[in-house]
Amino acid sequence: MVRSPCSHGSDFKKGPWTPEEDEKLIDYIKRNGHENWKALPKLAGLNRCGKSCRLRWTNYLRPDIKRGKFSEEEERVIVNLHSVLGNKWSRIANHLPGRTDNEIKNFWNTHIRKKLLQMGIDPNTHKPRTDLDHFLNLSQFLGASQFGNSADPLDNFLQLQAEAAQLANIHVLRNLLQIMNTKTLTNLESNCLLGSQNPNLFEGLVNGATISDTRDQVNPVSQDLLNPLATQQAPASDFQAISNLWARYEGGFGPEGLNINGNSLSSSCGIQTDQNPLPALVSDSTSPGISIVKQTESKGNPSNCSTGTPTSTVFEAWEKLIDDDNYSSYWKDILDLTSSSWSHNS
DNA sequence: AATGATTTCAACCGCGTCACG
DNA sequence: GCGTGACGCGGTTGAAATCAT
Repeated sequence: MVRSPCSHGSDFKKGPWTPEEDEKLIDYIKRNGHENWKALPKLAGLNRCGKSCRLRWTNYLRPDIKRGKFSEEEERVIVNLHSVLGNKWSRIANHLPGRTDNEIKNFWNTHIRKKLLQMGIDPNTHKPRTDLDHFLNLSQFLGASQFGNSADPLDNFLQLQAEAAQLANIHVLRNLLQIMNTKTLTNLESNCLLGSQNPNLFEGLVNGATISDTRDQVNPVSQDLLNPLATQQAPASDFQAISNLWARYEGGFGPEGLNINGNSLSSSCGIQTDQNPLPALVSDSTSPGISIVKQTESKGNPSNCSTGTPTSTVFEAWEKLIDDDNYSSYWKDILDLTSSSWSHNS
């Protein structure tokens, strides 16, 4: 393929733009628009290639660009769209007015990615991490926070072991819930896009038949999701679908809670059924979910995240789950559900 | 205050896609 | 159907800013 002169050694200037160059570009585009990027630099009196001009305009000079920090709402949208679309930055940017794909990509790589990694979630797959580094981090955290309270080294060791086991359990449970969260979202969004009239959004989750990952195992539904034009459905925007989905999702599981094999998980776990029992990926004061930050902070003192919103319920429920004498049965329920879901889709 | 390490983000590079002749 | 050129996208780079010592 023939490359544009921009990519191959040329006399065009590279590097940061000067205010004078910006002014020339803005002035030209205001007067003439930008129908032909290749011809534009010469006409505007710039010693830049068209590609460089286009980039500068779309990523920096465009008047409708929103500057400044990303809001929590924007962050939430990015995380959820990324879980569905992957690294399709331009498509994600379409749903965030004033934000460029480049800006979102940078924000993802510098902030969200790290946040998810710290949480134990693989930012590429939105699944729990299984790499050694993550477990080393976890053990370091445990060692730093709990070890060395007793004069007896054996006590310390046993204490550490017990607490490590308990925290690891919480961690695994959280990740399991996260998988269900992500996969259910994906599936539900598919339903939204396809105009499903399924009255029970969680039916698929319960019977294990619809849990799928759009990027691991692309089924016909997710193909439609990724390429709405391929379907006969009226085009629906990703954002609209996500928003609808989120709204329904945030609304909770309904009075019956989440049923597993006929047993209500939410009631057996002590989770109030009018609240969303799954944690949100990002902090959101209006959401009944729990933020990453809040989860981290609440490790030591769960009550810290109680601010009049129902957010504390999630962690309290987890604690009850772990503390309960019968919690092994809950684990069985959860693991049964999860394993059946995986096997159904593998 | 100086210096090195780390983080951020604007800009670049290379590839894929599409339109057009 | 093929070649060409332009545009757009995603990955990467590196200078500047910020932080830690």
